[in-house]
Amino acid sequence: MPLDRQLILHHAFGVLNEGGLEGLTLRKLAARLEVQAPAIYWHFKSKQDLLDEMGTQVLLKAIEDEPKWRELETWQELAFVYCTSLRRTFLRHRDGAKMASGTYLTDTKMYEAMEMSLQRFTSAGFSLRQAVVALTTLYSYTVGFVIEEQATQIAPGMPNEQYALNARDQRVNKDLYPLAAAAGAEMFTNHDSRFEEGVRLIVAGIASALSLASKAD
Amino acid sequence: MPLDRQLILHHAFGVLNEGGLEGLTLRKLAARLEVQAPAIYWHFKSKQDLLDEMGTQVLLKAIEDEPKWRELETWQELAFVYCTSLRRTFLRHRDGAKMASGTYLTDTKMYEAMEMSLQRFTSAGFSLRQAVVALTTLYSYTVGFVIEEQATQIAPGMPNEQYALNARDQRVNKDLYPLAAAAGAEMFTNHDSRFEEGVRLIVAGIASALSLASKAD
DNA sequence: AGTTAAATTTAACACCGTTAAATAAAAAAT
DNA sequence: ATTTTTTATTTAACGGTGTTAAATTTAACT
Repeated sequence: MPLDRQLILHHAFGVLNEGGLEGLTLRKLAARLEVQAPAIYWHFKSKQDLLDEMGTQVLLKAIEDEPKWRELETWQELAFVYCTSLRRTFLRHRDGAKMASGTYLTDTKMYEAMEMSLQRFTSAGFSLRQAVVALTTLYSYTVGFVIEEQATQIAPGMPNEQYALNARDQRVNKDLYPLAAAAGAEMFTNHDSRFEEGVRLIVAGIASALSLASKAD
Repeated sequence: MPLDRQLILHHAFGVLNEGGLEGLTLRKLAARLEVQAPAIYWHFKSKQDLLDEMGTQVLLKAIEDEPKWRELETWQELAFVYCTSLRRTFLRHRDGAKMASGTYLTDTKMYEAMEMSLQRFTSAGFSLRQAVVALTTLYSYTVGFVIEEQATQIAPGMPNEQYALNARDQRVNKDLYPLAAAAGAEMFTNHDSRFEEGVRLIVAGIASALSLASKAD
């Protein structure tokens, strides 16, 4: 059974989920494939090439795993499904958001999805500029949120030592900074609902931009 | 002239700006300080400790470099200044956003700034929950936006090779994906105005949450 | 001046991404 | 069926990484 790109990628995600982005090394990956490290270089020209492919694959999953994608009626639904699906996909891998952020996209399927989203927004009355701003705002928010979210956990539901200490520090300072202390409790829990409220905030903002434009008519 | 934490941090930013986050190594840093690498370990218990301190310092700068901070009248102004100042500070260092994202905060001054921001929002009529969601949404958006922004450039104004190639690909596909191709041109330029439009979008969304609450009375 | 503590160096460890060259395995061509 | 060629992998090595332990210098205090 020979090695191929897909098999390497599959096990690369395995290594990632075990040791995080920092623990993802070509030697560990090779060991898992029962092969020597340089063998990987026949299929990927560098580690960065591998990481780009992994990032692209994650972003693609976010689209493909959403069967409703094409049947969504409103741009609001599209925006919400886009963000939650993206986040869910990030969370399926350790450091998923950090890995996918700023990766060079290697698959043209992404442009197809982008085209469709832009289509939906422009046909709803937004200019291309507005559509771009709206989508990049949603995307940037999601990436930033999940990066922060995944930095506070080393495995799903398994709290990081340092952040646990952080929470304790806040308890100490609750006389000086009562609101910040209370906010700390909020910020390290309820990720799901907090994220979705943020999305709704942005969606509402986008909507107001649209109604503003219609008023100008 | 002995070594101390502040001096090390200063030169660490120098090394960072020269070679990016990937090029920031303890040996290069030590060489710049005319010292051997293990000497750093007397002042920082690990490289991560150094990185956390650097991240904290960047986030602090974003606050301290804004003299108007305390004189802002409305929460809208606060939100806008918060985001733009944060982004400006990120951009002053290579990979500034990536470095600051998910770092463990080591300075309690951050809580003071947070307390003040939360105070401003709650006294404007928001619940603590709403204030937390509003501020984390603004923060996550800014971090996500600048990470993406800095991934496309290796130095201010100096385009990355890979992303230049990416732009060329999009030109090729403009028959299939006309909107996405046109969006590509938009996305790799006008970062300043695009970012600020995103902020205004979110601010508008936050405002709508407030007016919604007042209607419920 | 002698002792203690602080700060730095030397030497080494285990690991990293990557390259070049030798080698094995598979496919194609004769 | 054998040779030739292409594909795929291994071995060996290079220069670099964060980090630790021990020896050593520098500074501070008694």
